[in-house]
Amino acid sequence: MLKLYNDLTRQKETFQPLEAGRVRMYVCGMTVYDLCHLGHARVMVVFDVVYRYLKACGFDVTYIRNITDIDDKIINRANERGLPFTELTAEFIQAMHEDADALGVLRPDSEPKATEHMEEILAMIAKLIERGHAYAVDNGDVYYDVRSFPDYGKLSGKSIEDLQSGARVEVGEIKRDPLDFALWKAAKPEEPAWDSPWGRGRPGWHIECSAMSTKALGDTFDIHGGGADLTFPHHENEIAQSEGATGHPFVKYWMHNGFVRINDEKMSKSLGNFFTVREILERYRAEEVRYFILTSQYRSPLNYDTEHLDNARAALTRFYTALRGLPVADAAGGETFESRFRESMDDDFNTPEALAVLFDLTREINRLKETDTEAAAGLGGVLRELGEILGILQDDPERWFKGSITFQPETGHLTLEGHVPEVSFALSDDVIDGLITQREVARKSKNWSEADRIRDELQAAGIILEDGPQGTTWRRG
RNA sequence: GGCUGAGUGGCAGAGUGGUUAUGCAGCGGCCUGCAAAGCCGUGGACAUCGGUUCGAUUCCGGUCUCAGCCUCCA
Repeated sequence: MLKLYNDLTRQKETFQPLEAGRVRMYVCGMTVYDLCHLGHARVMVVFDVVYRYLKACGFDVTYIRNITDIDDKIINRANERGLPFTELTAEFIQAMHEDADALGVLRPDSEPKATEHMEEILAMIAKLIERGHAYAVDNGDVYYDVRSFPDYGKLSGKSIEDLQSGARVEVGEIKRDPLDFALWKAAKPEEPAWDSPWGRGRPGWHIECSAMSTKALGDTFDIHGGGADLTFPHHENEIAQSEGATGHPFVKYWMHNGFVRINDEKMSKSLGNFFTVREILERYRAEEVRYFILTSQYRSPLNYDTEHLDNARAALTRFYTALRGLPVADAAGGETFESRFRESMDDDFNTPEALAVLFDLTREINRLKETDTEAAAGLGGVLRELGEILGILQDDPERWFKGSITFQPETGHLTLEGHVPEVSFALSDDVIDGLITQREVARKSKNWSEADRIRDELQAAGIILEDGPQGTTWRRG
């Protein structure tokens, strides 16, 4: 029985979807004006695991993750680069998909864009005005009247009074209350704009998510997710908008993932202390990044440190080592591991605990490997099956350890697919196999110094040899 | 200042009112020509002060520290 922590009630609750067997979930995605950083990667991976697990539990899941493709930052960035904003967003949408695909993140069922939902956005704003929750001002802006919504603050645990004491009052304020937020912004000359009953303009940030989620999933749906920084004001405002417009409860379960930190400080664009997914993928495999994200529970902070990525590499090496040389077989004989894994995931997606189960399973595989290959292979199947729910361990072990080298004529370089460059580039497979053969000859004649010399030479090039009963295997370390 | 959340062994990170997390690192052993990998064993922890309790790292309260939100942010 799945339990999840609901940010709305601040409690762990037994998950009961609105409609039996069916789950509708919406996650706030990217604003596409720049490359994804690790923080974005975490949202994508965390909710990808939620999506995968809900499906593995047998639910029919509809997963929506929006794309914000019009806002101030996009306009500014497009101006800086002298591009139409649509060209800029197209570029970064593609980059986002490449990053997500690399990280093994399944595509959501739909990725709605703000610019393609103007009709729904305008309709919702009109509805809010009609129901007395919003007002237009002379300059063409439309604002949400926070005072008109008594539940305002229920998600973030703030009261309007608390917020007001800390609110900044802008110069030349035209809002009725400093907390009121824009639903529609009148366009300045030269800015992208859409026609509306209040004049040409563009939507505020919050309204798009209310409009798109409601359109795709209905007035009320099961799960709404996003990064913890969206709790206030973004998600608070979404509730005010959607419930104000429809008169129905908006979302049953709210889930927010914790931040990625660097030196115990939030990683963010504004602080400038971020690493893009691409930068990290130059040094680490995508699966290592994904594993690293799963080593902490999704609500906890995740501290970025190359030591932790190295740790992820060691852990995955352990799993793949167990799988290496095992016949591929269907899952068999791992019922206790499967149920323990499920229990962990049922407990608010406790991936660290689920990974611990995978380690115990791995130990069992290693124990059985030499004595009962068939049983070990069945457990190997279990390991892959459970790994798939987390989006890991789906690679061929040989490929994982050796990578596959290809020569790129245009650059004149060797690239090692799925693996890290640096030392691993030094030798090709043929050369390595040749040296291993030479070493075998030396070993047969008990010429240990020569054998060790070859092993050291390979080690210096990043190749680790392992002598086993079936002969010598190697891997790129 | 207000509102959230957190403080666990060398590092990371779960969990529990009394009993082994797990991974990496360390130590001892097995295996190995030696290694590596693997297996077996092992040391080391629950910020602090009170309270509840037969017993608290786990529940309650105070203190300290940290992070986040209150302004765009995943």
